[in-house]
Amino acid sequence: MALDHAILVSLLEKPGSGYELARRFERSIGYFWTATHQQIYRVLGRMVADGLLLVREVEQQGRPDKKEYSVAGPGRAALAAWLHKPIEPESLRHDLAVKIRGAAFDDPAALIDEVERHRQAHRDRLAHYLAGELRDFTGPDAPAPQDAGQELQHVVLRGGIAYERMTIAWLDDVLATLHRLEAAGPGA
Amino acid sequence: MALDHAILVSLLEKPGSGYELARRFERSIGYFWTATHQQIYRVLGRMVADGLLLVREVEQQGRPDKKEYSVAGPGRAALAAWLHKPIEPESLRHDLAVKIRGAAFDDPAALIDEVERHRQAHRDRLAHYLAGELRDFTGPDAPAPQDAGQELQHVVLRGGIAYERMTIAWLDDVLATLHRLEAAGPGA
DNA sequence: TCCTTCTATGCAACTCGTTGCATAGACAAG
DNA sequence: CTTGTCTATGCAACGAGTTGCATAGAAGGA
Repeated sequence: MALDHAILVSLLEKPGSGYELARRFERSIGYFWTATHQQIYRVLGRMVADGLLLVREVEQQGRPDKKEYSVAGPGRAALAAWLHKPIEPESLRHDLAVKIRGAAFDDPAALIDEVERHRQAHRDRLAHYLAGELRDFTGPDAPAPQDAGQELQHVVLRGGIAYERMTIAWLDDVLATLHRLEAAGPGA
Repeated sequence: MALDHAILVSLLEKPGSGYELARRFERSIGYFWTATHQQIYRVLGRMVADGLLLVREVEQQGRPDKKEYSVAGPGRAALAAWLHKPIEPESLRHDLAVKIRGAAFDDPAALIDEVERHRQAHRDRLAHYLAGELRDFTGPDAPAPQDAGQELQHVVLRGGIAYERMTIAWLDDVLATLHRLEAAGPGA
């Protein structure tokens, strides 16, 4: 249950509501983990019941009240325990790769539009990451690196950037292959 | 339910038993999709019930009998339908990245061993992929590329190779960052 | 003979994750 | 004053995926 741990990390970086967490999971944390708001609310409830988190009702002006969550002592201990326990290297789940191999039993050229769409999505994500890097780490207005947290956030972001660049290059390779197969003749 | 489609592709490439599929999912198909044997058996049963697959009892010598599955007409149609339907670009689930950000609230240097272990696992996987590429595609004994299926399998494998290379380089970056933080002094 | 390993299949229980739906306060535009 | 959008929270149902357990044939070694 790594979502628990992702929530603990995010709340240690900054306490917030379920709604705010859901938005973070679309952004920075979402570089390497995704979660819907329903899932987040459910897990938050369970973690409070288990004593890992604290809740505080916060009245707001101009918007509905919210519940602000923060990490309790046992939550921090649970995170530390997880950090010291080895985990398995993750394995990929890449639908598009399944499609590419499946295309051998259909029309490979019909996949070109789909692959180009994915390529564009990865280009957009890369641009978004690079803008975030400039804003938070390498740009003129970025805060000077002072604490370990910032260094670590940056190296994770660099991982996201490297992943997107690699994926775009691979999709170019895929497109070249599909075009070659198309030129060689459908049904060859 | 992309496991269904991964199974259809694998069985179109070559019919086989649940056990054989489980082993393929630890190898070639497993480059981009994973599944345990329990999940595979369950899905196979459902797909036969839905008329997507055919089963055939096969008696064997020197080992227990098996059930060989192959793709039925409706299965092929279902795969074609999925191939023509756009899918969402996938998002990552990277536990190690969560740990790296979480290390800011613990001892970053304590993560070094774990990261090195992952790096080694990725080096092993890369070596395995490269050996497979040499054997099946680029080596002197590899069959000449004749059909689209081989080209497509190769481009997917190249994706796996690119992913492992990128990951190893990133983990080197992570290790350098962790060492730098360690040198800067614990608790800085 | 017993133990282990490999092949081969499967059930049951559980947790994780997704989808659809529902509610509600605050504000802005038409 | 209705509609739409953004903030904010949540339930219910379902499907996907994991974990633990169980069985059994065949082979080889201690």
